[in-house]
Order: sequence, then structure tokens, then C-alpha cells
Amino acid sequence: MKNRPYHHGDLPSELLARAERTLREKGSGALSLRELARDIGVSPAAPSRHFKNKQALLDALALNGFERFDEAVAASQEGVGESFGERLDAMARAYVDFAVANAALLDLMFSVKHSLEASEALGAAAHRWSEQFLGLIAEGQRRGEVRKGPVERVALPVFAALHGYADLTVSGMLPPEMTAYGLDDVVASVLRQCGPE
Amino acid sequence: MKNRPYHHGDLPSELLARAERTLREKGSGALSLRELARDIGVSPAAPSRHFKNKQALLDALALNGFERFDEAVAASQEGVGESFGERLDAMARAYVDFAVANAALLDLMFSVKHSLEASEALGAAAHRWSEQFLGLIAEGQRRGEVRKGPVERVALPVFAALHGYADLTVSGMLPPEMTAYGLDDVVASVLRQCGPE
DNA sequence: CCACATTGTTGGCGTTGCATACATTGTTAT
DNA sequence: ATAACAATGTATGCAACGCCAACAATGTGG
Repeated sequence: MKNRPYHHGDLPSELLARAERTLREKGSGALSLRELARDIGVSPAAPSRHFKNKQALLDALALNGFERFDEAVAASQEGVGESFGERLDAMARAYVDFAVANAALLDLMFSVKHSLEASEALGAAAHRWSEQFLGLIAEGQRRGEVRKGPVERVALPVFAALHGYADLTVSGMLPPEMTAYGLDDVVASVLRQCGPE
Repeated sequence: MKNRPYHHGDLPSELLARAERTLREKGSGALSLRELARDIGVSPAAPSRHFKNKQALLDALALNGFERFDEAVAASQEGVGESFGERLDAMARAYVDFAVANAALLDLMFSVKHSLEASEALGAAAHRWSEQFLGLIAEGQRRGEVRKGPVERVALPVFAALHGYADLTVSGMLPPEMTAYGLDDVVASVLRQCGPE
């Protein structure tokens, strides 16, 4: 047990919290362990007790991101209609909302450079989220609203479209006027692509 | 027109070339101006004559990436059949091939942090590429193989799917066995979604 | 109360990005 | 030619960074 703090209160949590704030405000490149320590009011080397190096902190941030992403997606499915269309739309919207609200974090989550051990944990977190997604598709199939076939193979193009749209939005590659109807168009296309027959 | 070099031979080009090599080999985080200068054999401050800071070099790298991406996509359309399906498939394959062959570079190209002026140049480069893409869709419409509608709105979901699949592949979020049929499935889905019905 | 592990501090090392001042080389006008 | 000038590369220094090792303080369990 004992996750009670020793000296500071709860350095690891506060490190993550502050790190995410500066991530949001100034981008992932501007993240400095020393500055973090300074802001919190501990010595420059203190963070290293909890994150053995900078990459480890970034990994933890990404992992945390996946978990919150997971929750946001799950939450989007509550209190929404049962049709595949409605559920997909809600999930897509949650996806993109999370993406724009956490642009730099998403960059981090889907970036290439993660340590090997971290990659496993991240893979697991990503897997948990993909389970939700596959569940949605599978249920659509059960209801006859989604065409038949191996669920992962039906899901992949849908996943790609959502992720791609979110990524394009975040990286600012979309003309602003498109954000008005872009997601609607993507969801509509996905529905057309998924439909049975 | 004097693009002949002064002292070194052609520092800017060699900087870009070496930078891209280490980008490919060790990731964008491991890129150091000083190390670059050291490798090339010039003084630590020499690069600053051509790229006022590190970000400027990264921007140039991204811009260069878009140009080569542009070429690769254009090349993919030569000597391929005229049907929309074939052309789309060729373009998708060029997209993904470029992505996996230049993972870190793609990360850079679509990353969030670009200086404002660079963003304009990058936007222009991305625009040139999107023109090709829109052309493909428009031709598909002309041939009656793609459903009608404003070309950008028809294109966006297609673009999103391709980009998303490429990004997922690059960031290693796809189970390896999926890479075998993943792209085929995505292209097939896109075709289904685009069809005139 | 005493080992002992956990957490935080201090100080230092090598590296980095960047700015400034200076030296060298090419260009161009006279 | 040669003198002004711009373009390019060098030398040096600074503050900040990540990381490491040695040490101090604090809590935990026998």
C-alpha cells in the first residue's frame, strides 16, 4: 500500500500535472525537468527519483493521456442512442474533441519515440481503447447496421479515418472553414463505407 | 545567377542532408546543430548563417519533405491505369511507402510546432500536394466513378483515411499482421465510400 | 530504538542553443 | 586593379539543460 507521500506531498503527481500544463501551453519541446522542479519548488535532481529520465516522464505523460482518452471515449457512449450511427458519431466527436483539447499530448501519444518498456504499457493502453472501438463495430454488425467480416478488418479503415481527421485538424492542415462540416462529412463517409450490402 | 558556394562548398545543402540522415537514424530529438557542424567540419556557429535557429532547420527539413512527398505522389501516377481505383491505389501506396520510409520526417511534417512564417511555406507545399489529390478525386467524378459533390468535401474523408492509416502504421499502433492487408482494406473502403452509389 | 529504504539536496560534468565580435572569402563598382 | 561591401565561417562566452554521484533528511519496519 503506502502511496502516501514522504517529503513533498506527492511529487510524481504534481510533476505530471505541471508537465502536462506546460505541454499544453508551450509544446512538448519546451518541457524541461529543471524548470519543472523550479516551478514546484524542489531541487533540480528531485524529479529523477520518480522518472529516471526525461523520456520516462514523457512516456508517463503519454500513458496518462491514453487513459484519459479512454475515459473520454467511454463517456461519450453514455446516454446516447443505440443506433450505430449515433454511437459512431458520439465517439468520433469525443475523439476529435480530445485531440483539439490536447494537441501536443496527442502528438506525444502517437509519436514514434518511446522506450521499449514504455511501448508495452502504451500498447496495452492503446489496446484497451481499441477494444471499445472494436466493440462498437461488433455491435453494429450484430444490429445489422455494419457489414459482415472480421471485426478488426472492418474497423481498421474506420479507425484510420477518425484518427486521420483528428490528426489533420490538430496539425492545422485543414482550412479553417472545413472544420465546420469536416467531421460530419467524415462520419457520413464512414457510415456509407460501413453499411451492409 | 550565383548559387555557387563561398567557402564550404554548399553548407546549407549538406546541413539538410546530414540532418535528414540523423533524423532517419536517431529521431528528431537527437538532432543537434553543434553535432551537425562537428560532423561536417565547420565551426559550431556556422549553421546559424543559413538557419537562424534550430526550428528553422526543422522547418526547412519539413518543407523539403513535402516537396519530395509531392514528387513521390506525382510519380506514382505515371504509367498507371486510368480508372479511379487504380490511381487511388497507386497514390495510397505511394503515401504509405513514403511514410514508412521517412517516419521521423513525416512526424516533423505534420507536427504542431512550426514558426508562423514557416507555416505559410509549409501550407503552400501541403497545398500543392493536396492539389494533386483533389485532381484525382475530380477526375474520378468526371469519369462517374466518384459520387458528385464539392470536391473538397468528397476528398476530405478520403484524405483522412489515407493519412490516418499512414500515421497509424508509422507510429506502430497497428498489429504487424495487419500491415499485410491493412492498406488494401482501407483503399477498398474508400472506394466503397466514394462510389456514385 | 535502530537498521534501512525512500525521498530530496548539493555540486559538478559535458553538451546544447544562441548571441556577439571578429576573420576570411567572394562580388561588384569604380 | 582595387577598394568598398556583402556573404560566409570562426572564436568565445553565457545560461540552461540532462544526468550522475555523493550526501542529508525523512519516514518505515524489525
